[in-house]
Amino acid sequence: METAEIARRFLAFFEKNGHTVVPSASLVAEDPTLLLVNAGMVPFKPYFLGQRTPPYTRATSVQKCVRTIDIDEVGKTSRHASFFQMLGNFSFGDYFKEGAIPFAWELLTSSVADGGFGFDPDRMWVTVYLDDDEAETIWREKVGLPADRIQRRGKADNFWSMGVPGPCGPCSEIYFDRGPAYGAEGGPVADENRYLEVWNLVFMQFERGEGSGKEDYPILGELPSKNIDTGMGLERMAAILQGVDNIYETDTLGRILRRAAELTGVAYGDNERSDVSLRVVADHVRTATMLVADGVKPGNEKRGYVLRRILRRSIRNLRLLSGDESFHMHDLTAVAIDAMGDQYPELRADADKIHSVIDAEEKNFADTLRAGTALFNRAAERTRRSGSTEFSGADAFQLHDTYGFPIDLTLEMAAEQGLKVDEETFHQLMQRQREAAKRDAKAKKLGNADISVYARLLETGGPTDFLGYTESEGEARVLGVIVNGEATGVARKGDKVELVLDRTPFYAESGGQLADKGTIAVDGRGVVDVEDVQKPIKGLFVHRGTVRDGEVVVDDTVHAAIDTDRRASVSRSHSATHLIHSALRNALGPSAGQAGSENQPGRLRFDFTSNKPLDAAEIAHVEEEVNEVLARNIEVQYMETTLDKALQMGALAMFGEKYGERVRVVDMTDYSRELCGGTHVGATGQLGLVKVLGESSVGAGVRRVEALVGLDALRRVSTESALVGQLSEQLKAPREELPQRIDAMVARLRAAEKEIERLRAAQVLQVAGELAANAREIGGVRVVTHRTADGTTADDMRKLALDVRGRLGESAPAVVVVAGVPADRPVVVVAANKEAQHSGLKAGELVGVAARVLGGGGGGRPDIAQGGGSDAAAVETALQAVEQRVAQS
RNA sequence: GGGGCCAUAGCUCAGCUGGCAGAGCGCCGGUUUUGCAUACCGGAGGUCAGGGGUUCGACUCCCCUUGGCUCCA
Repeated sequence: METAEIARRFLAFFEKNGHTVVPSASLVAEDPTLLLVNAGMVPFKPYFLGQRTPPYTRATSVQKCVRTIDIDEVGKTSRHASFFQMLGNFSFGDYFKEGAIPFAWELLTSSVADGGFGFDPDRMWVTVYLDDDEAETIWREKVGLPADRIQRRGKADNFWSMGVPGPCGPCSEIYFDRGPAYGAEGGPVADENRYLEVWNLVFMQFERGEGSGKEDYPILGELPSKNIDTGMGLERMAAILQGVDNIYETDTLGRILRRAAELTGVAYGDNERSDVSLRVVADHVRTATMLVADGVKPGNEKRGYVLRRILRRSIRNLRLLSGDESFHMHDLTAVAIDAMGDQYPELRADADKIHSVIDAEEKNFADTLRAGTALFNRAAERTRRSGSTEFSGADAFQLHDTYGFPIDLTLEMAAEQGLKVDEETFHQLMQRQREAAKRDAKAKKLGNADISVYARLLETGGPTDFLGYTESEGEARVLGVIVNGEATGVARKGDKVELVLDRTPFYAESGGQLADKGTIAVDGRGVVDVEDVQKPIKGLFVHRGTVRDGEVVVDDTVHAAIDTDRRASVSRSHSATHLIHSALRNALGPSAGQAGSENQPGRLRFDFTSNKPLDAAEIAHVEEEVNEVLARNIEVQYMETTLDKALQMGALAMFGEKYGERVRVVDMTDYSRELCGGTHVGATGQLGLVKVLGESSVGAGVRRVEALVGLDALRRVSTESALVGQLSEQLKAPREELPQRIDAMVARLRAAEKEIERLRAAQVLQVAGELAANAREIGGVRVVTHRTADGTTADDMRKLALDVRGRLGESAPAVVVVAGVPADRPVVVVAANKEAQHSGLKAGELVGVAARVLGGGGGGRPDIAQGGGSDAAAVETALQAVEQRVAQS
């Protein structure tokens, strides 16, 4: 049975039994305590925790999950995968054990023809928690399972909690006996490899208290409303139903694995090591594809880093397999998209974007490896030169930590060169880094933002009603007053406060549009200046500001009014953003998708995906097209509809963005149509003018254009126009000829500078012959001292000294001292020939003698040295000092 | 969130404890006339990311800014 069919049957079975089918949530969890969704129940957590009321009492889903804790186990065992899908059915205060157990049994054991999975009842085993007699009774009496196939297990295996105070309870797990070939008799307690866990039923029965660890907490009592949460691993089920030994050989992962084998020329089953690599590649390519599809981009932190690690591990394993450095990710990603596309059609729709992200990372990693290889070779050479055969752990760590060069590659390359690696030191350094990061995270107490105070407000007061599409002010009731993260109920003059209202004209920052500013006033009692508005959780508007006067208390009736000038200006920016988006797509094709934006008053930023920079002509074209649309004065229309309908109408949605069921479409007739919750102008003519400032890079594959809108655009244009006018006047050239004129000037200037340089050098060197001819003899050393004309540069002095030294030859020791004052400080240069150096006259030392006289210091090599000081009057004395020094030797 | 590193010619990078800014490839010119990057000779090309500081002197040391790479959480 194919994976997609298993999922379909599961959902159909529970739908038939009164469950609402809930589509898989994005892997990017809404829950700020989680990086990625790692279990089937995550999207339902607020319901289980009582933070929100579920819109249904029975639900079922197939949830995408990513788990990276045992990423190192992937490929080595038959079950670990970084990406998997959880089938589950959920009950919120509806049925409990007496419902969940028979449902599971029926679906597993009813025949394939009847829509079930067709398991042989005689090969099924279950476990229940130590004292859960209730569950055992249901299994025996309602299901009819023999008592000898029901086993009891302790808290570690069969008791569930979320690790925090809240619901907890016993579990019952269902196992399938794969037969004697897979291990010992005796049920799951004896051998979990032979008896494979297929389904875990969690009974949320009790409330637990504060406590550390998995088993160390008190049970406070029974929950008033009991819930069911079950989980069946789709991949594992597929392996069983497809009669294969491990999940990598199922229909979906198997396709990627076979293609990887083909591409690298390695046969699966050849040897354990390459098999592990092939399984890692299959797993990781799929995980990466799913993550990218949900909008994750490779990066250096958080989810981006998880993705980067997964991608780099697969690329690394591909290189191990093929033994060369060819690129295979594109091909494999295509297979993954195809293999998963039946279940997740959006993969096919977004294939281009997924490819471009993964291909870019593959190239990026190839660069990292190339640079790292060069660094490794240098370090290895250093090691060998020092006579050691051990590559230091510090070097290995630096390669890894600073340059991203994988340790396994270091080990391998070191072995090739006959070097050992000090792995112990390496691991110590890794450990130290981990501890430092943890210590820091703890000290900052960050990472897990506390949103419970907002969740409670949303729970009691419901979502905020947004009036701002039509109103700029209105009456509202205060539902929450938060100071310093706590619901205090009151805020007084000077307090930084967060206010939650039942309805508001304030737009909260989202979709790139900045929040409104304005005031919230309590009649005759107080005023709050609103500086920012955010939605910390979906649907809840939080107004942040300062109490300017008086006080504000929960339940107050207030008058909320936004700064309408600011709003109008931000709206103009937002409308302009849509126009620029359309113009870019017209110019570059549909691959120029939006990757982020920011709409400030009078100014906007638009990020889009593109592999190459826009040239000046393309920018000009986009700008012109946008301004033409302004002149057409297109009316902006809005409609509210379902997500599906909007997409059918061709509205642009943002890649990787999450949308609710009801969406708002902003429409500028034939020119632009986008899903957007932001505010806009009434007609495009109100924008006045859009001036693109330029284009730049944000990161790999993402470009940014920035533009000014309205009066800000006009001001920019007019100041630049004035600037050009001024230049034209200064250069006495018509505007159009300015670039050529400047080019010509720069070229002439350069030529002139070179000519001056040449002439000056010639002039300086003119005296060289004469100086050499007049060299004096001091104690067997030929000595030339010379003071250059003021203004002679240090560089020219050096040239002169070297020239004169050359003319003096090597027949006898020779020392040349040149000093002068290039600007306001004296400089001295000393050159000594080989003979002089042999007899102990080193330029570096001689220059020191002169420089000290000048009130400074100096140094250099034995053959040529340079120094200087601050006393310009002492130049002659300095020259004499060197002569004396020579005479003494 | 906490670290490490990098920015030098069109590209890839060297440049040691401060003292002459370099190589390979590419480009231009010449000779050679070609077995898969033909060889040889010559040449052009630089605000050493930007700003400040220390110093007689900074590509080099220190600080700041900008951009990039990378590890850990």
